[in-house]
Amino acid sequence: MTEPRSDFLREIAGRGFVHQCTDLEGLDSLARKPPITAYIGFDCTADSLHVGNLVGIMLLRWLQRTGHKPIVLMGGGTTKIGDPSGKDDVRQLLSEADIARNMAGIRGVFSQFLTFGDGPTDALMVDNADWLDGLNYVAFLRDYGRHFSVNRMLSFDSVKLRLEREHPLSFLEFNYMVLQAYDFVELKRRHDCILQMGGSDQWGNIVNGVELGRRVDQATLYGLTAPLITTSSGAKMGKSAAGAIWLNEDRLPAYDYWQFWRNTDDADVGRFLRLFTELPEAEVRRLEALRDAEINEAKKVLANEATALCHGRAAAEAAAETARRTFDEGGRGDALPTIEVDRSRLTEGVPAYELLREAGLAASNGEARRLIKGGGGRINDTAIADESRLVSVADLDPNGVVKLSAGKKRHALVRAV
RNA sequence: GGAGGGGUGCCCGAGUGGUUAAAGGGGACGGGCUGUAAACCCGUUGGCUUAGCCUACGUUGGUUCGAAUCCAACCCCCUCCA
Repeated sequence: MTEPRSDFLREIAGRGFVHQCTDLEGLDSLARKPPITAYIGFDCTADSLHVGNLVGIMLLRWLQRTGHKPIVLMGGGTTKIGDPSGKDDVRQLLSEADIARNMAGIRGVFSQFLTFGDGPTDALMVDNADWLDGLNYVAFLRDYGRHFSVNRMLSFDSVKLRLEREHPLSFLEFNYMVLQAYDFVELKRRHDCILQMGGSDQWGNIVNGVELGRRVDQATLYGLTAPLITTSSGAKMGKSAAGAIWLNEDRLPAYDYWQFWRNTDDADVGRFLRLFTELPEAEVRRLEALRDAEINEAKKVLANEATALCHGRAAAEAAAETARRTFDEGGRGDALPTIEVDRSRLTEGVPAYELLREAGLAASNGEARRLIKGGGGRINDTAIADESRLVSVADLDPNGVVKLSAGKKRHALVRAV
């Protein structure tokens, strides 16, 4: 199709959020008028979301910003089943308590990105356990199960890949797409929600929902997926030194979140600015055109904007300032991860490898020792020469702080108390 | 229930009695080069109180001076059959 005419689609299409859509023109004309309601489902498999979920969150944010109503669907019910999409192994079953805890952890980030309330374009949060938990098996099979063709289900990637690779797929998981399809129908009935969005791995699940809606309610529903975001080097995005890039501050400090974006590949800067910030196109163009060392400025803008969206402007500025002092001046900044250690231990002297481990810079003492042996361990920016080097009060600065580093990028402060 | 195949370190995957903490690859981490990038080169990659000890090849026992490798039982997965 040509240029979308609705604000919503024009914006997200221009920014690279659109991969597939069941009916782009139809959706476009709907989105030109009164608020439409759309949803994205989120699994409760961890107590925080991560950057992999950010595309969906930004989609909901743009939806709201362009005058429509977002619904955040918490998968309290479907998480009990486990989505086989994109996974080779049976997911471990989570207990209800785990799911409840995870859901509580996930809730918070949405208020950072969306405005909730009762107004026509205020965001809504619902939990599919509300309608899935009470389903009657036989009644459900008769009313909805008959609309699903197993022949067809076997052809969906989530199932097909498992079978082809001879990985196990239980009947439990096989049902996931049925329940997700039903979610869509339920949300249409309850909230007149007519659009489901998601990652490209959700295409099959989404299409099932659209079709189920048509079959049981003669409803016209729409589906839209975003591309799978990979880095230009091909890796699925979201992994880094410390592991997954979590959105919750207690899982990943804002400083590390900022660093993640700061370390974006050159080739990804423009794409990420469009997806993960709200900077206007002209500004993105200017930034992505920077070359060589100058593109670092663009990466700082990306880090600032992305961090501000997730953790607030103040946290973003603090992270930027700490990064400036740490990297540009070779000093230290307050936002570095900090651990506290009893002054008495330092009086006796604590092995450097032990402190590196305690500070989270190494997973075990052995790893810390290897780090030192390899020349990557530093105390106050001086390489540790001796593997059994002790850290003592003599290493403390006037404020009672010593800086530890693992390589050039990972730093932590140890404060004597 | 029957027949066959399979379960190895973060992942993939070699290894069929000792020199195997386990080839090779990927990933990750560190060093070099740089721009806190990519690519490339080098190193490391089970734990610990680290010239030593401990734990490890689905689980539990057994054979053996010695087992990831042989035997038995069990658990789990895949394929085909009933």
